[in-house]
Amino acid sequence: MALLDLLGQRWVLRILWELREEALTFRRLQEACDQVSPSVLNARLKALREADLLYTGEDGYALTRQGRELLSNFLPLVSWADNWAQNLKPLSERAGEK
Amino acid sequence: MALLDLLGQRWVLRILWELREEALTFRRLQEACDQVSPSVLNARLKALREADLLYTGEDGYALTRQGRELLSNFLPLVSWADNWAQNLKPLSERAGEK
DNA sequence: TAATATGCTTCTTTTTCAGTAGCAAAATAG
DNA sequence: CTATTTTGCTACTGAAAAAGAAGCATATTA
Repeated sequence: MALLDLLGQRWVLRILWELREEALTFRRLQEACDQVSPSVLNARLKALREADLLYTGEDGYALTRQGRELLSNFLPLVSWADNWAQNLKPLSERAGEK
Repeated sequence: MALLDLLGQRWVLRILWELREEALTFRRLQEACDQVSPSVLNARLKALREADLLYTGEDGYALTRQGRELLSNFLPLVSWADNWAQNLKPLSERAGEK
């Protein structure tokens, strides 16, 4: 439940996602997240650091072992989401039609 | 990415989670989610309905097949989260000590 | 030494959420 | 059939959070 609350915060999932492959500096992470405002980004980074999901390393922010473990649970979702998005699109397109 | 944005909204994960086992009426769902305000709940339900993750059935709101599929990806996280929370607690407790 | 990049803080405006009240329709009770 | 309750939901107000822009201090590069 604590996990749900954490992950439910805006940008949290996205931040973890953007770090899935490589460490990113504050500003690069900001770019990756659609230019999220620095105040919010910093707040999230703090929370995620305290949750031991990421840390500040040499080349920026990177996932901890726990962060990587958590994210690995989302990887199966990637292919699922592709399918989901495709099946979904017709629905929203249909909505705007005659 | 669209999925991340959807799931990153407040209460969305929680709502899906609360429906993991049984359908719930609007008001029961509201109770389950710490009395989330009805306006927000309704907004989220609408989004989730459009995303074809839940639908309005006989006995309230229930997950669609896709919703169930999505959630099944989170189930492994439950046991992981237990561990995570336990390893985490000492850290935050330590923070308040001498 | 000057210029640039970095991590962040501060401030103001805009958006979102919480919290409460209550309505219309359906189900239940008397 | 009427009265009461329950249900899904809307509307409104105040509070909290996020967006957006500016800029500062430190570290690195040129």
